[in-house]
Amino acid sequence: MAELHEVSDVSGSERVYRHLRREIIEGRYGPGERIVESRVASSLAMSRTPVREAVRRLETEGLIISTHNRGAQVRPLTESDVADLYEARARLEGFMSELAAQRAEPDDVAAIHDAADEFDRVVEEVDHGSVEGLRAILRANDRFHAALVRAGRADQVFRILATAVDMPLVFTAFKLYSHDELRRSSMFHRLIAEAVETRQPERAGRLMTEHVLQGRDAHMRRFREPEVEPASA
Amino acid sequence: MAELHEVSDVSGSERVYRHLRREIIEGRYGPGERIVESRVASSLAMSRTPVREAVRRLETEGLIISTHNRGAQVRPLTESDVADLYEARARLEGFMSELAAQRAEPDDVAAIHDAADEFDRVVEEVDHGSVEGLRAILRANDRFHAALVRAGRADQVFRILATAVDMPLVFTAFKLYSHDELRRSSMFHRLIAEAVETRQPERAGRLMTEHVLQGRDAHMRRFREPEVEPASA
DNA sequence: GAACGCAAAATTGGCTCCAATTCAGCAGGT
DNA sequence: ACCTGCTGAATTGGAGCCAATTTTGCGTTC
Repeated sequence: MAELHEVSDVSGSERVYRHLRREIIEGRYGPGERIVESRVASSLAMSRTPVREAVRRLETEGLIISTHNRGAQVRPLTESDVADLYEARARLEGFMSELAAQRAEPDDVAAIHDAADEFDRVVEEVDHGSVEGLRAILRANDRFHAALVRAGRADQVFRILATAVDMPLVFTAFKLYSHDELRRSSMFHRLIAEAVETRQPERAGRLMTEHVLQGRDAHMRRFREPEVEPASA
Repeated sequence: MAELHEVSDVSGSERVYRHLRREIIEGRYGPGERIVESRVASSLAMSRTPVREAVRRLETEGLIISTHNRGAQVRPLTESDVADLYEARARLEGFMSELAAQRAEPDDVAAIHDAADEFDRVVEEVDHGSVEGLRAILRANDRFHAALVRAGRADQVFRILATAVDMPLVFTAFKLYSHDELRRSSMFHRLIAEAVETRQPERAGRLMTEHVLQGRDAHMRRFREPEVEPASA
């Protein structure tokens, strides 16, 4: 019998992978910082084998760079690396949106609208200045993009896109977003959903491209001003 | 698209990785075929450890798919998977060409022209009906694209692109190209090089996009007409 | 005769040990 | 004082072993 949800995939290697990835993305491993297999292994009470698999995986995903006999370290990204990555993502995700507008079934359209609604709800209800709040927002955002991808029926392209999405986050070290930026994102989500529903691929693609580039600008802006002001809420 | 550097990295895991990838891309492992670690290990006279690392790596690159406790198999791709992948590649590589046209230094331009010349030479001189000939052509083609990428100064995007390039090859099972198609490719290379040299990003991008889509069409055409083999075991 | 269930074989996931390589600190020579 | 070379510690890459899970084949039952 096939499980519908892969929730039970708690293999050791998978656990280490998720742990390390989160640690890196949320900035607890700084860029360039070395990752010692034995330390990670003992900190999670496992042997080195699953750790090595996770490290290799992160390496081919690009989050980590490792040299022969010399270990692994968090890949340091330059500002222009990140900007380029965002633009690549914009093109890929624009393409995905075109596909979605061409191929979406009624169920898909409903799922996309649901996800857009959910994102909006989360943005309004959650404290986006806290780490847990930010996590919830990112989750809702992922859900929207996942719904779109599913509608586009292009899983292979999505796999590629995933690494383009994750990598810049290393650089961000889990920065926060302003309420305005989030509401703008929500608006774009709605417009994209609308374009998909009315089967206008070109517009869906253009909106998504613009949405991602807005994200890039916000991201780079935040990078230039190291200070964060969660004064509200 | 392989990495051209790292010549001295002959670690066992790397050897297995290259071996397996070639076996898959050249079709000696059929789509969906199971990959048994112990068999690969003994066939290369090594332990399972490096084999496992290679398998994991190929898995995250998307060439193979593996399920918990149930092993790995060559990822089966549908015709539409391949078409989508090509289109994604077209957008990404179009972007790369734009970057190249914006950022290329004189050395880069020279390298791109050299690679285009070399490709042309190989296409004319080599027997493109043989497996070795095809390998030589693919190598020259890689060289052109690598030169372009280097000029664009966007290594991270290139890393992503690589998986979009390799994956469809699994499906091809190492098909052959007609002389006409190859000469058309060569022409596009030259036009792209020209656009880069004269700093016309938009045209460079458009040409590259078209070039890749031509490749897609040739690829899909070949897929539909089951090919005649060049009489070799 | 087909479906079910059980047991043996095959295979994977993980652990531990070992050799090879790199890194760090210290001593000695200039 | 500074550079060089050496030795010991830390770390990685690989091998072999074992437990857990899946697969396969056969016999039993309805």
